[in-house]
Amino acid sequence: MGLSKNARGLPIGWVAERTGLSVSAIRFYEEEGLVSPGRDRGGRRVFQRADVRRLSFVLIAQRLGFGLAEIRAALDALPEGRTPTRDDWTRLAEGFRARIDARMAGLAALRDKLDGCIGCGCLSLDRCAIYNPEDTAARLGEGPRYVMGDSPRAARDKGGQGQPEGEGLDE
Amino acid sequence: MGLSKNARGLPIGWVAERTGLSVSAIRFYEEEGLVSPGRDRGGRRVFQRADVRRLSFVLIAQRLGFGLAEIRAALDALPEGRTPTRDDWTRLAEGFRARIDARMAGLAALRDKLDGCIGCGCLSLDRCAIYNPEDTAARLGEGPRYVMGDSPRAARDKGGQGQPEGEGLDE
DNA sequence: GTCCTTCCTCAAGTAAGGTTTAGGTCAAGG
DNA sequence: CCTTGACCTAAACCTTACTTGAGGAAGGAC
Repeated sequence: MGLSKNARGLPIGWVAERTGLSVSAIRFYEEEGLVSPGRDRGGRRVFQRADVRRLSFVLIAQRLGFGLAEIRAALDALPEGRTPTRDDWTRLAEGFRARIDARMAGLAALRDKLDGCIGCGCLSLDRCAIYNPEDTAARLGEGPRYVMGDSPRAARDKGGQGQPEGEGLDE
Repeated sequence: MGLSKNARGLPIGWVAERTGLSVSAIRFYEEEGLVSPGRDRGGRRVFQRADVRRLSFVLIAQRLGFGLAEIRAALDALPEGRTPTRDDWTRLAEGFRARIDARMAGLAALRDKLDGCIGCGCLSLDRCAIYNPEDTAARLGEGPRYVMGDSPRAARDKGGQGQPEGEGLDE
């Protein structure tokens, strides 16, 4: 059976069990350029141990909250043609460490603001520190804002009479 | 023009400028049950100030990393038929505070493990603390795992000869 | 009466990250 | 020889959170 590690290479099913990835996910990752297994004469994918390590890295990085594009970029930084060394992985890990710190700082800032808001109950678009669009740093996702650099605040300032007057719960 | 707050209700365009949401997003949120504006005789949506506050809450909760389904659930907890009070919002905010704390704890755990891994370079599926599937608590997203409770470790244990022997970089 | 703006609905498109399905190939075992 | 199990491709489908486009109607301004 093709299930075992043979001669020079691992079949996709083995890699799938090994990594916990589904076979379809591994094929998808190949399409996305995250791994590049060889092929045998029958056209079947042949993986090396280095590929398994790349896939492990993908799983880990995903758990850290990174998208496939970012992960691919990180993997592309690995020297081509040679098996990545411990130092290569360590460099990647340090990069991720920095990103995690940034994420945590953003969350901490958000939490502190939320603490300020608890008991205030304002939820005012003018006054709420959480909503305040200035601190881009704390942004977690993209959200439904106008994408084309067309700030609603800017847009509002040109339209005349509508100028709203504060929106707290306290009114 | 329909741009201003009139008699008893705000038009969608005003709400859009006010909240920074796009008109299409607001209509989408209505479909999703996040707001339920009334209609005038012409069939146009008529929003109240309470709707604007609901939408503000949606924006804030999204920044905190919650999905629309979770946000709808939170909003559904608001008493029907009456304008939400400061206490209502405060309860919601406290719930979010707890979720943020959980997220931060997860990230902190992950960061500590990553620190342990920097310099080790193993990226071993057997040994890497980051990859270790036991600590479900730190999970950030869903990932490409087998969904049907079909653990790869469990599956591996039944298949005979393939039993892999450790996958570190150090081999 | 006609124009412009804002509004309406419904359908389809987008991006990410995969899964599912349909149809086909290859090597080993009985 | 024929079946079985693992593998292959291509394309369709899924979810979330929206946007975009087509085609149309209401209502104030001139």
